[in-house]
Amino acid sequence: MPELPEVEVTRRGLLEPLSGRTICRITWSGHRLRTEIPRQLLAEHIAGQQIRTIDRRAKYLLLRMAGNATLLIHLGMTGKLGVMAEATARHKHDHLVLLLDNGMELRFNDSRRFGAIAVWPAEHALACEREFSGKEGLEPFGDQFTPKNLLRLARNRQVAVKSLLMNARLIAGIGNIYANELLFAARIHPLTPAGRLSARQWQRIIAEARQVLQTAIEAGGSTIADFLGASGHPGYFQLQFKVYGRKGLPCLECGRPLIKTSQAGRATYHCPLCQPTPRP
DNA sequence: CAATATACCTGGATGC
DNA sequence: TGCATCCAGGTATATT
Repeated sequence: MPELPEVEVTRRGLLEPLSGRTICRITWSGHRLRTEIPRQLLAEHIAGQQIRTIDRRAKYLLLRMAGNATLLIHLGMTGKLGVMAEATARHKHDHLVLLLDNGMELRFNDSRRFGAIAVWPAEHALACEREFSGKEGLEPFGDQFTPKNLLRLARNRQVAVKSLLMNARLIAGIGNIYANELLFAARIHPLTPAGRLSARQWQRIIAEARQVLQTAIEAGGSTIADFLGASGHPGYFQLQFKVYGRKGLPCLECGRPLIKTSQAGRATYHCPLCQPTPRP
């Protein structure tokens, strides 16, 4: 389940095998993803281009071409990127395959097809970048991720703090797993109305968000997957979650059984003692 | 406008 | 064993 750490681990894993490579041929499965795969734009603006570097914004990977075009990739729920020899057998759900100039292929595999592919032609690079970035929320490691800005975003809002943290238009990269984990780390109940949090509590959320995300990145992301970097070692290792998926198990801090609820249609975990219900 | 519900997908787990 | 049902969650869109 790729959230910010998994996307960042993927970015770092792909940097070495892809930088400087030229894309020789592009093939696709014929299936659409969350959006239609822009075959025409891929053929016109990405095929034949050399990959300069890879950036990340929110949960998106941005493959920057030497000619200034950009290939945007979103992993959705089940998307995986891998680099392997052209001769390696294709897998079911390999939806986009980029043949590189060294005989390797970058393959995008996505069983549920919640992922997305977009192309920014070089001549529209600035406008596309601005429009895209304007729709995405604050980066948790960015200098705009401050108590002041979060107080402003949450002002007069009744929405639960967990929902606000997961709102990609407001805050980038935090999905259901890390929202649960960081709220436990900050000792804040997921249902707390966002507008009621103090600057001090937001400061705590910011600090714990960065800590949890950074730890996950260093652990290699939290999803067990078959992504292999060029080095050949597995890209992901399971993170030891403190609350996510631990319904009924003892809280690692106080021993109380953890509680699972459903909030806005999402599995939500918290400790009844460490994260007390906000008073009405 | 704010908040919630639903659609998009497949595969794995569970129930009968 | 087979078949139905539910659940997982990122994001866009619809509804209340």
